[in-house]
Amino acid sequence: MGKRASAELGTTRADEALGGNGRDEAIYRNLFVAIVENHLAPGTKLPEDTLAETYGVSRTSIRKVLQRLAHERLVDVRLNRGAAVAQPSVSEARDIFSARRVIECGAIPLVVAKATPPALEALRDLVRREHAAQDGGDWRESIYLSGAFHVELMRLAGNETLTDFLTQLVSRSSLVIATYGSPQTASCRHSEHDDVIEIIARGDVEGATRWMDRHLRDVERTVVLVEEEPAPADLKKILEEVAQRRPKLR
Amino acid sequence: MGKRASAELGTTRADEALGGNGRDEAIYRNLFVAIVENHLAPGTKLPEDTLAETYGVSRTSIRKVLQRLAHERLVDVRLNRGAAVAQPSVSEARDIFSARRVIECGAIPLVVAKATPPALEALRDLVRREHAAQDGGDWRESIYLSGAFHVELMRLAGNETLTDFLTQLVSRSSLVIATYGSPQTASCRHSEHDDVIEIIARGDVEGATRWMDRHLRDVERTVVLVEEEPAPADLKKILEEVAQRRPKLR
DNA sequence: TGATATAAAAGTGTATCCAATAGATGAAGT
DNA sequence: ACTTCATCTATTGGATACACTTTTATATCA
Repeated sequence: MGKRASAELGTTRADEALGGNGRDEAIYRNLFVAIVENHLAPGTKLPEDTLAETYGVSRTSIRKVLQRLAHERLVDVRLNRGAAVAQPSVSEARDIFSARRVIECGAIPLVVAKATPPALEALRDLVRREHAAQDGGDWRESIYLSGAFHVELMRLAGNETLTDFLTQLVSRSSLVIATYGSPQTASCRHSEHDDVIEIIARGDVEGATRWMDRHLRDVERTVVLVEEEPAPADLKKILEEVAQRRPKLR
Repeated sequence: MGKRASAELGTTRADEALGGNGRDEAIYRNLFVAIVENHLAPGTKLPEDTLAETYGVSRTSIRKVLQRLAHERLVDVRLNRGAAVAQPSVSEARDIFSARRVIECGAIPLVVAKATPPALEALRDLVRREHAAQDGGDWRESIYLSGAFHVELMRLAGNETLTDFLTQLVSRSSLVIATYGSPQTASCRHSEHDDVIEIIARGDVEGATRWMDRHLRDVERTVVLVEEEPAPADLKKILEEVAQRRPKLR
């Protein structure tokens, strides 16, 4: 596992407001990383007993963690059916990227206004690590750092609330990529992160905004958002219609 | 209580993903409204036992609801100290309004693109109800509907994720207003909601964006965001410093 | 009287227990 | 062989019990 002390994707301000103790936090973090790095595929069931045994705690604690992940939309919890790694629908996926465009582009003026040379240097370092992971073929680390870059860039705006929102959107993006895209396509393309740092460094708000919009559309394009499959209820209806047109087989 | 079936502030998509049953949902909703409408002042303690008795359920259910409210930043939960209605700090308050400007202005193009005549008519109706509440002196209902207007406007964009984010921001805004502003100032001013509907109706993206930015700055200005009081630790230090300058009294 | 230490009370954190539900398995009937 | 119904099992939802922490109240001493 690579060091990532300076870019903890998913550690939001809510951690404090939520009053979680250290143990819950560790469990949460472990699950969070497992989901975001796609060790757990979308749809994977997360039975409370199993997790409780795994972490050596009671189901009570597990349920709290699952509730939190559910609220962040990383897991789906259905009544009396337990939790599973979320499978974003196509429209949800579109919403996520659309929301990212609104928020990340909209925050660019704030980022440019508050960016300092040392902060930008930290970002360059992050991109270096991203490239290293890419070159080393560690696509999990690569995708993680790619997301962390966006979050850290947003953090420059100095707005905790927006940073928290984006953290959620970025982690959900990982789920979208896991569901609808092949991992390598997603991580290869955008080694363009260097560019935006320099655009920001020279204070070009317009340019940075355009860059971000284009970049996010590119990322979205790397996943295949095919139309949603028809609801299973329709299946029966369709078969009945077909049966009516061809009353007897042959 | 006025009818508000067509504008349920705070009913987000997460309600389903969270797998809440009807009873929890009712408890959540009751607390949510109590906080947002300022029946419960910021800082009010929310003991689990009391709530459990109030709603006739066990602490287990109450805890789940409080966790959810904590995640939405409407209550603060501190380890071993229980939950209390959140008291947004000044910097938090600024973040909230800044985030609203980014999101609400950024979504205007989407809103304008998707706004249909019947949808706009529903918004006009909402504004009528807002005015009625204002004229009737029901400032709670008025402030509620004012928030609902922003959420319903956003809903036109057809992006569940953005709508959920804004729902949270709007309800937190109510807390900010409760903490730093006087209720009547906040509700009086913006009867301007009519204007933006017409701007949107004629497809003026630029104008609507400018309107929204100005409007949100106006709202923010109705609350007095004085600088945060120094941490209590500093108090001691300050007194010591003073004592050193004036070794003896008189 | 005021401060500090101690003890009681109140309230939260976690584990465990029981009830309720969904999904699976199997039997019976068509 | 396929459907339908009933039962059985695995898993979740909710309540209770107990341990631990914080806060309040009381008592002791300077």
